[in-house]
Amino acid sequence: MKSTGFISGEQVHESVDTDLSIRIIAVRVTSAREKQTSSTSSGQLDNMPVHVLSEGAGPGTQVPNDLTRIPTSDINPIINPSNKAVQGKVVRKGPLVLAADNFILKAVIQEEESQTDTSAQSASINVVLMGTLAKEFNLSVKQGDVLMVSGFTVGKSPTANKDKLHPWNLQLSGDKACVYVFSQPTPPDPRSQPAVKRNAALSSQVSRATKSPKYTYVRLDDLKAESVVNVYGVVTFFKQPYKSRGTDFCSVLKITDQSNEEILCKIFCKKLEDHPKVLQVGDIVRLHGVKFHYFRDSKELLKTFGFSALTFDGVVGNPVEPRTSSQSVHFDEEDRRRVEELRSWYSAKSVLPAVSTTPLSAVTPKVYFDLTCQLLAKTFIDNTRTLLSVWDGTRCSYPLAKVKLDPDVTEGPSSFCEEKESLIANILVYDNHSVFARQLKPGNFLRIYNLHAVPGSITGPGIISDHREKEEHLVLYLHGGATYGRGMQILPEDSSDVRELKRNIAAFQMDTSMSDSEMIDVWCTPPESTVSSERRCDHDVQPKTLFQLKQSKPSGVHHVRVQLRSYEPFRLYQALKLYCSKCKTIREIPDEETIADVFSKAARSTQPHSPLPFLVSERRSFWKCLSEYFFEAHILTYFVPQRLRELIFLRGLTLEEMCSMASCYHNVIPVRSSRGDMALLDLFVPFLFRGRRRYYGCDKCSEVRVTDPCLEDIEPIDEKIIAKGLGVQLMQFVLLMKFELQDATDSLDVFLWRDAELFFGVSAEFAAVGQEAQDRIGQIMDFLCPPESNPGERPWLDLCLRAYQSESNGGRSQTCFEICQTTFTGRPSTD
DNA sequence: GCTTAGGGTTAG
Repeated sequence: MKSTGFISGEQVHESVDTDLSIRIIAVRVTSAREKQTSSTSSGQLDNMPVHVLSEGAGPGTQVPNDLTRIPTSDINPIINPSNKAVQGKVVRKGPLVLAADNFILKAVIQEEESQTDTSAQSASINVVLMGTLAKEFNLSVKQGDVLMVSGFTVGKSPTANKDKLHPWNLQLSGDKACVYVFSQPTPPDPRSQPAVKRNAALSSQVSRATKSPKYTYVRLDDLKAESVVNVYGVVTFFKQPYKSRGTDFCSVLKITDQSNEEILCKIFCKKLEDHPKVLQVGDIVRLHGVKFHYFRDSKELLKTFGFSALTFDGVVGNPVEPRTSSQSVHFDEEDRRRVEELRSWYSAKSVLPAVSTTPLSAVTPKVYFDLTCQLLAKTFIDNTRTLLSVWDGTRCSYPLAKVKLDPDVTEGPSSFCEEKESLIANILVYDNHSVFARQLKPGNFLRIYNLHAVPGSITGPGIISDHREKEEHLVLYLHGGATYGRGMQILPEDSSDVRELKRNIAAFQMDTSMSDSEMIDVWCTPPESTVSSERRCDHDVQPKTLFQLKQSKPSGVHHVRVQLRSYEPFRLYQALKLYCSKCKTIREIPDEETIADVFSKAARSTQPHSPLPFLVSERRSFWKCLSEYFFEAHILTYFVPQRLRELIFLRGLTLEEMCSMASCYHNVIPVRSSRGDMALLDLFVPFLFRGRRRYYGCDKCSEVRVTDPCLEDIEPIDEKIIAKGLGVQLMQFVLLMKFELQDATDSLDVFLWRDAELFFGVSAEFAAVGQEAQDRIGQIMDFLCPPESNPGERPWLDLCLRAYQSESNGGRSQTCFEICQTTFTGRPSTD
């Protein structure tokens, strides 16, 4: 059944969801069962190249007896590999690649600690699978699985120098090659659970692991030399990625976890975006594919083959959103739990709060500090120096060095109003940082690490020092190099630090006479071309930031330019409601099952009722709709027997039959017997069907009377006329949604309902029955709030908001906002 | 393909 209406949508959605999950499980179950059967019942393994052995069973079962297991350290090209097998855990599974008409898949397996000397480089070995085996492997094996391979040949590993793994690899192709998989995920932290409980934990892990790849993470005190692992940790020190003398960027982090081990991680990646996006000490990183080893007796983790990184804010209570440039990230509830555990562990442990940047107001001479700020202007001085003019909305208690900027070599304004000028700090950035500064644009939000506040003055070409008393002023330096994590970073627009910074700046703006335009021009106004809605009102009010709006005890109308951060309900059919304009009540549309139930009960009641004089009772064959189904209908016909002028009162039909009739006859009114009289059904269900449209009455405001509504002279007959004739207070269809808006300064929940039709350009009534209208709303919401998008990159909206007072549950009055007189204008994406 | 760096202040 295709989803045809918001009303029936819930049911449809659920059945789709259910079907989907059953299908996924069914495929898994079937394939697992088939494989188990084939590997156990015949006594001999069939010719399937990848065998999944019973899940949770220990390694060593169901593998042919004639295979001899050998340690990876024994692998070399001289051994005779026939009847030999190698066992290990899959620590990396590469993609299935089609090369020269043949499928290839590379994986790395690692021997488990009990079976080998893990300090050897040879503990992890590359496995190269070809042909059907590669395809089978891709489908049946996931990272973390333990497997045994046989029928391999030994080749030279071309990547041994790079990945520091086993110098030889195992090549699997042809009839003899075989992979036995022991699907055996490891619990997240085995030591936290008593051994006897492991089986139970394992079985739940197995059931979850069937849905998505599962990674295992090693605690930092449990690392084995030369092992390639995945780890979680809290960052205790970091250097921003910087250009190494080699070919890559290098970033250095020190991480810790509940074991209190502190380990240095070195990450070399050519692309900046592949580095962990650490913003401050206390951030949490998840590193995949790092190799543990010792360097001069110190423990180190080194980026290796299969490396990837996620970074999380470390503040307890903040949203757990991974920072990454990767398009496909495996991130599940267990990851969320790990992040939250590390956050609370670290916050309980550390004396200082995780946030460590210093506002300008707290800067004193000679200190080194980190600063979160906004770049206002950038001045090129010479090959080694760039001057950055920044602010953070606070005033330094020591006088800052002032300069006059040469407009010819300055990007951004070269002068500012006096109020603003008094907050601006000028920073000299040197060498590598001066090179980095080339990419900065005025307006960028920056975090600058290890700034140095030094008494003095600023001189140089393009700069005119603005004062004589050198020693009394502070100059901020970002010295060259990367020691102490020195460097800077552009902060993402939607980060909590940037929001806070913007609030500080906005608060300063409100306290002074600074014009809105000067401020907003820098950091609030997105390009005109990205604005996707238009105000249709004629209010003459200046746009405000959300922060200003919330501060100002608002009433009346306000204009804002905002982005959509989230919305409710996510399932759009739930946005459709019924509204009574008389008693102002909004109620839910009952679901299809509930309506059908009311009709079935009414249909089963067979009590007769006295005939109503204005109705012609007929026994008709409604063959068109119910295929030769004879039943009594009570028909009120005006003038000539013309279908459109008939009201058909039907008793004893199920909802399905009623819909079928309504598809052929206009104005179908369901009725029942009530104490010997004909009456309408409960007003909870539709009182009128007109084609696919259903109409509801307000049970509080209706005074129902089944009499002749006297519609002879009325043209055309519509639902309003019929409702009036029956004494029914007609309810309107309305769309009711809650939008969470955001701008540079804050976020705000607002409602969209009375003007929702204007906003979406569709009628709610049409949306109740028309797929087209629903699709349009869905497309608009997807356009404004794409499911996978970064909130900062979403389209902007010019909105007119009306503030009003509403009583909360506790009886207290609260300010609410409603979007009004605004139309969506952006073009929904059609691809 | 291999190296890079391997935390621990510029000296403007």
